Order: sequence, then structure tokens, then C-alpha cells
Amino acid sequence: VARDHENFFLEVYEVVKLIPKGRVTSYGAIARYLGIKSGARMVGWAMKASRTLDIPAHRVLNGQGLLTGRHHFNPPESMQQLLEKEGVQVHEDKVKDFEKILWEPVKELL
DNA sequence: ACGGTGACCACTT
DNA sequence: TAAGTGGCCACCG
Repeated sequence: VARDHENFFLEVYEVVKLIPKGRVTSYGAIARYLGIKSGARMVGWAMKASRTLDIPAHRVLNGQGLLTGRHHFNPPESMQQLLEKEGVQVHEDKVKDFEKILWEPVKELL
């Protein structure tokens, strides 16, 4: 994935598209992969803008496996619905065995 | 031009 | 163990 600040948002979207079904990742993991030290906030921001795009935004959670972006879906419950539909179990807005299904681009994509 | 804000994270009480 | 604080960078009014 090309690294270009101009296409920062596009890079984020590309990575999100690569997340395997049934796996999840975090904003921070994506930020690290893109080389931004603590740019997790910008990743989250990019995701907000991705609302209308065709990408699995529901597979992106915060660093603790919490569905923080749930409120930005329509309806808000759809995020959890989509995850469960892919075999990801959610309990109290938090993914079960988050560490296990965590997909880190910096490790997986090398 | 400037300050406030955000789908966050890591470190410090 | 849980809550508080600073840092990071782009967008908006």
C-alpha cells in the first residue's frame, strides 16, 4: 500500500478492505502500519468519512475491542449484527477473545 | 489565522 | 485496578 499523506484516507480504506472476515483490527494498529506514531484519531476520523463507502468498517474497533464507532452506524446496532454474522461474538459492546481474532496489518502484511 | 474537537492510545497517579 | 492527562494530526467555523 503506497504511503502518501495526500491519500491518507484511501490508505486507511485499503487496509480495512484487507481485513479477513471474522477478524478485527484496531485504529491504532492501522495507524502504526501506516507509520503514524499516534495517529489513531485520524484513522477514526477517516472511518467516519467512510460511512458511505463500501468497506467493512465494522471490523475496526478500538484498542480494547470495544465497538466505539457503533453510534456512527445506521442503525447503531448494525455494527454488532454484522460482526456476529461473521462469527465474531460480542458481549456488552466488547468483542470476545479480541486478542485472538485481532488482525494486525503490521504483522500480517509485513 | 486560530482554537476547538475527534469512531484513539499509552503512560502516569 | 481504575481514572486522569498529554500527544498526535487534519478538518471546521
